[in-house]
Amino acid sequence: MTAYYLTTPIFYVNAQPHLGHAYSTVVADAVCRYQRLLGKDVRFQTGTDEHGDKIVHAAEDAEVSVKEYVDKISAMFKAAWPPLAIVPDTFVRTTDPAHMAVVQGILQQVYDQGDIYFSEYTGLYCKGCEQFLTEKELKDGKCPDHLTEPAQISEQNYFFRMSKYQEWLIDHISKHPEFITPERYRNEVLSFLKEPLEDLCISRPTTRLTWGIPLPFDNRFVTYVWFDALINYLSGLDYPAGPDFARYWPVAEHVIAKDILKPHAIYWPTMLKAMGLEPYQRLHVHGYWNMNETKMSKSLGNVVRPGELVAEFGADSVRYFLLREMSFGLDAGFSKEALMARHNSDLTNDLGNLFSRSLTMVKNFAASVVPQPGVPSAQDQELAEATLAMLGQYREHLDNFAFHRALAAVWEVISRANKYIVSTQPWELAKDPQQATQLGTVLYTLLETLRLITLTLHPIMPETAAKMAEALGAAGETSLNDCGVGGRLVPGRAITPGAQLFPRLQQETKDKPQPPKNKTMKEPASENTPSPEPAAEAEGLISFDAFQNLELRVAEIVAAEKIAKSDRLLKLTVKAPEERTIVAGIAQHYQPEELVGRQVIIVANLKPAKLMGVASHGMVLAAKDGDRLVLSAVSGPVANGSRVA
RNA sequence: GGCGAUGUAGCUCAGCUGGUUAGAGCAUACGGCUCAUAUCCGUAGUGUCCGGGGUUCAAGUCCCUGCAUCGCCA
Repeated sequence: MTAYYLTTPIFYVNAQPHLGHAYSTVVADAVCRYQRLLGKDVRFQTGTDEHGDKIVHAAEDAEVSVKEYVDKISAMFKAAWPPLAIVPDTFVRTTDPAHMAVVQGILQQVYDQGDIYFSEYTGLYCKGCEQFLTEKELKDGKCPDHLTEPAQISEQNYFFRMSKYQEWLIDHISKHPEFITPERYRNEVLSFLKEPLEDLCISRPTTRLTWGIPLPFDNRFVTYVWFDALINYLSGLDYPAGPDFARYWPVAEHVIAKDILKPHAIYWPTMLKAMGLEPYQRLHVHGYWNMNETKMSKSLGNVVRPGELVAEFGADSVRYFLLREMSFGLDAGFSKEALMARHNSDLTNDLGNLFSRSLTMVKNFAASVVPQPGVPSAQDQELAEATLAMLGQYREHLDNFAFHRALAAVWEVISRANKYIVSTQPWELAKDPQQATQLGTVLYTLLETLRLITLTLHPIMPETAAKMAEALGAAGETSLNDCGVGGRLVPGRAITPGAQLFPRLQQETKDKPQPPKNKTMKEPASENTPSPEPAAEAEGLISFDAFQNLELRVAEIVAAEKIAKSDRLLKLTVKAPEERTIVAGIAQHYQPEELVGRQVIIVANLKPAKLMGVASHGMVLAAKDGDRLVLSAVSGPVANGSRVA
C-alpha cells in the first residue's frame, strides 16, 4: 500500500486555538481522508510547540508554572480537533522527552560534522523584555512595552551554517516545481534566495532562557525555536531508527500558513540536507482568514473560536465553508454571515434538498428500492457523464490542494442534477404506468449521481457523507478507485431516507416573508381552536403570534440619496444583511450624507411598495415627537440583519 | 526602508501561455414547477477589470510608475 504523510504545523501554545489553526488542520484532515479514499496508508500529524521565552512570559502572566501552562494549552489544542471531525494519528509535543532526545541527537550530529559553530550575535536588547527586539518592533526607537531604548549588545551564540546549503537549495527548488505550492510562494522563496543567506542563530544562553532543550555539546545554552520545532516532523516518526520514519518520511508533505514560509522553505530543507536526509516532498502554503478587514490575531479582540462555530453550525458545515470559501494560498474573508449563507444556500438548498427530493421520489415512486434502469436517454447519459467527468476534476484539484475548485466541480453536478429533475419531471412519469421504465431510469440515474457525490464528500464532510451513504445503502463503500465508476449501483437495493441533512439556520435567513416554522405553528391553532385574537384586539392588544409576524431587523445604511421631485423622500440602500432599497420619508429631517454608516431598525417583511416610482422593500422605524423625527437605533454596534425582538 | 503578494459586478471570488460582446455563486427583480428542507428551474440587469503612462493589429492578462491592503525581513 502506498504511504502518505501529512503534517500541520505544531502550534505555539502562547494562545488558544483560533480559526487559523483550525483551517490548517481541517485542510490536512480533509487531504488525509482523501488519500485514504484513494487507498493509501496515511499518517496525519499535528502537535504543539512549547518552548521559548514567550511561553515563559505567558505562564508568568497566568501565574502558573510553565509546565502547568503548556500542559493546559496543549490539551486545549488536542481537544479542539475531535469536534471538527479531525482525527490526527500523532500529536507531538516539543516537551515530550522523546522529541527532546531526537533534537539533541540531531544537534550533536550536525555539530560534530561542523555545521554548527560558535560566534557572536549583535542586536538591540531590551532589559525589561529580556530579549532582543527587531527594529520593526520598536516604537520611536524604544521598546513598546517598557518605553526604554534598547541597548546594542553582543551575545555569544551557536549558529547553523545555513549559507553552505544555499546553492543546493536553489537548485533543488528549481528542479522540483512541486516542492513549494502554490507557485507564488515558490517564486517568493526563489527571489529571497537571490540574496546571500545568513547563518541561523539556533541558541539562547541559559542566563536568559532556560525553558528549552539544552545543547548536548554546551549546557550553558538551550536551542532556540526552529531547531526544536521543525524537528517534530521527524520525531513524530521515531527518527532515526523507527520503522515509521523509513515508511513515511520519503512521502512527507507539510501544510503551513504563509507566515512561516521561510522557516519551512529555507531553514528546514537546509537542516535536512545537513542531517543527510532527503527533503520533504511538498510544502503547501495557505493564506489568512481576515475578519472584517483586519487580520485575525490573538492580540485583537476579534478571535473566532472554532468550538463556538462548531456548536452553532456543526462540524461539517464549518469544514465545508473553510474549504470552499478560501482559494488555497490566498487570503479570504471570514464572517458568520458568509458561513450562514454557504450553509443555507450550498448545503441546505442545493445539496440537502436534492438529496431529500430524490430519496422521497424513490420512496414514493419506486417503493424505496433502487429501480431497474432502462435504456438511458440523451439527458440521462449527459448527467451520468458529467458526474464521471467531475470525479476526474475533483481528483485533480484535490491532488493540488485546490479545494475550492474541487468543491465547485461537485456543486456543478449538484446543480445539474437539480435541473435534470425539473426537465425529466419524474412526478409526471409516475402518473403514467407506460412510462415506468423511463421513470426507473431517471431515478436510477439520480441515485447513481448521489452515490458518486457522496463519495466525493467523505473527505470534506465526513458525518454528512456517512449519513448519505447510509441512506443510499452504500455505507461500506469508501474506495474512490473501486466505487468511483459509473453504473455500480445495484438495482433492488433498499433506500432508506434519513433525517434532514442540513437544518436551515434561521436566525439570519429572514429574507423570505415568513419562516416555515411560524406557519406550521400557527396552522393547528387556527384549525382546531377559535383564534383568541379578536377579543384581544378589541382591547388594543395583539397576540404574541401577531408580534412575531412583524420582522424587525437591524440594518446599516450604506447609501442615501434624495429622490427627485420629492421633498420628503430619501432612497436608502441598507444592509440587513442583504442589500435592499428602502424609501423613507425623512428628507426634511436628515441629510443623505449624515445617514451613511448608521444602524437603524427596519421592518423587514413589509410588502414592497412603490413610492414616487422607487420600489421600497421595508420601512425604517423612527420616533415622531411633534415636528421632530428621530431615527431608531441600537445602543451598540451589532451584526447587520440582527433580529429585533 | 528592502523583498514579495493582492486590488475584477452590491458581496465573495474565477479568469492558464495577451485575441471574438469580461465570467460564476450569493444578493436583488420578474416568471414557472410541486418530487423536495417555502426548496428547485428559467429570465433580467449593473462592471473607468485600483489610478496614470507605455509595448502591441490586439491587454484584466506584458512593461514602467503611483495609490491602497497584506505578508516576510532570520
